[in-house]
Amino acid sequence: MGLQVYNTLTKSKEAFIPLEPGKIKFYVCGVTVYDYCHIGHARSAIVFDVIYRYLLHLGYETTYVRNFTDIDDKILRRAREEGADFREIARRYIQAFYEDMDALGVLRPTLEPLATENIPCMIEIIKILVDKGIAYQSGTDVYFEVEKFEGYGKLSGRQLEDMVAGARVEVDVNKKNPLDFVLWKGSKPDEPAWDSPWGPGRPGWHIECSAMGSHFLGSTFDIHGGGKDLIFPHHENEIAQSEAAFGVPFVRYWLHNGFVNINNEKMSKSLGNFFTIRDVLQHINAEALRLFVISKHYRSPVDFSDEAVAEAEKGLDRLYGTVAAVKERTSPPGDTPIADKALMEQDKELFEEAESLPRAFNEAMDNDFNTAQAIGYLFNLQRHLQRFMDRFGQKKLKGPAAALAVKACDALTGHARVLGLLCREPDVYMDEQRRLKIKSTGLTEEDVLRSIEERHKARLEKNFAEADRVRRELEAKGIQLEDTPQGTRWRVSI
RNA sequence: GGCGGCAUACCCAAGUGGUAAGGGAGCGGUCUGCAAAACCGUUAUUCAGCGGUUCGAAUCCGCUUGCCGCCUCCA
Repeated sequence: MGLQVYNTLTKSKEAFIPLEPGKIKFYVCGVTVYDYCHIGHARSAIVFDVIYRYLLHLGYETTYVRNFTDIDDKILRRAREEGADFREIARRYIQAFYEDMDALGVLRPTLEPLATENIPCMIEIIKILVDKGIAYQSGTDVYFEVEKFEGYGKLSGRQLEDMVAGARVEVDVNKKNPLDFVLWKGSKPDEPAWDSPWGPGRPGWHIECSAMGSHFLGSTFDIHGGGKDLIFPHHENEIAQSEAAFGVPFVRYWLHNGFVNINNEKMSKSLGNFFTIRDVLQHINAEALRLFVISKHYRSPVDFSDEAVAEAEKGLDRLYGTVAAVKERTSPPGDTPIADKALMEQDKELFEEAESLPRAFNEAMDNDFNTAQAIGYLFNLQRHLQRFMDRFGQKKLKGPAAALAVKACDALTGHARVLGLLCREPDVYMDEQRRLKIKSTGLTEEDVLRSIEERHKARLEKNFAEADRVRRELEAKGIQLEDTPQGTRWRVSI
């Protein structure tokens, strides 16, 4: 069947066929760097990160561009408030953005251009539009005249007349039509400015993506992504500018992710109901957040709460637990490969489950990136694998049994990683979890280890009453002990 | 006012015409000195409601109800 994607432009699922076989040109709208990113930005970043990873997994040579809007009214306002240079504000929040993205395990795109470094391309496009008579200068600004572009409204599915009739369009004396949008904005004396044929100024917001997209990916490219809220007016305007200027289709497939909600309402700056990524990661594991985000289809809204993420986290613990069990109880595979037949004789069902995962996984992902279904398959394999391991009690696995467990585990982690999950060693993950959560118990790692040692001594003396007292004492504080052949482990259970 | 989306078990969530994936929680069991984890079993004759199309519908069509989003900066 091949990859099918839902295209906002056609409002239907379509077979994905890249312009150039084997290669994909992929653009996602980045952030305006004037503040810390919130969970909504995290969702968008994670969703497109998974899409990027999957395209790479399919073997496409993918050029992924994500811009930074580093000149904009909000940045200037922030700079004014702080008495800082706008470049300083941008630099600070770009830095913060990278910290957040790295924490979330989001891969770096191929290119991350800055708006301020690509102003000549923007001026070029505006010039073309002015020369064609599609853009006009009014005062110190240059506007795009929406009525000169026939297809205006095709992405967002609205008619010009309907929008003009809408009550919320601001009237501006400089504009011929209230929906005309600014391409070039003349600067006030104290504002940063770039020279242009229309006088000193700065670019409008929409023009930067048109310019950087076409500059780095070509005048037509394959995929353009962003949040649903960018459909109108941002992406609608991008299409208008680019297609009016270049006379070719701008983007073949438009992908838009749904919002993050809080109590069933959109998370947004204006509503004030947002959480920043860095705040949330103080008490939530980044990988659990990722699993939470991608356990729902990317186009649907998702309701964020600590409880909901905690549920995802339990599942993630289980996946890592099985990976840990396989690592501990199998030796690295020997040089002599073991025949499939011998593996199958160990556990036909597990063997088949591991063998069929690649196909099932790809089928799910090919269906407009159905991560929820793909994750379902991962859990199925985990359960079969753990069941197989449990058959051996606490013993180490040898020969074909070990080989089968390793095979299944490799299939599990290999596919999880396409989703950006199970990317770390299980003990690193579990250690991270302990460190993250112990803060809420009021104890330190040393406290816990001391108690465990105490209990260990009691157990050696068969003083189980004392051992259980220590266990209950720790449990009351949220520390759960687990006795294993390798010793006593602990984790924070609240 | 215009445009669009959603409604599946206690909660989250796949499913897009062939007889309800998966996760969390609960209950029962196995294992364990006791636990925990894990595993096994169990929890929707039914998919907001009402009609229709069909041999067959959660899936298609119509209507009704409820919730949400966009039309303004916004992932």
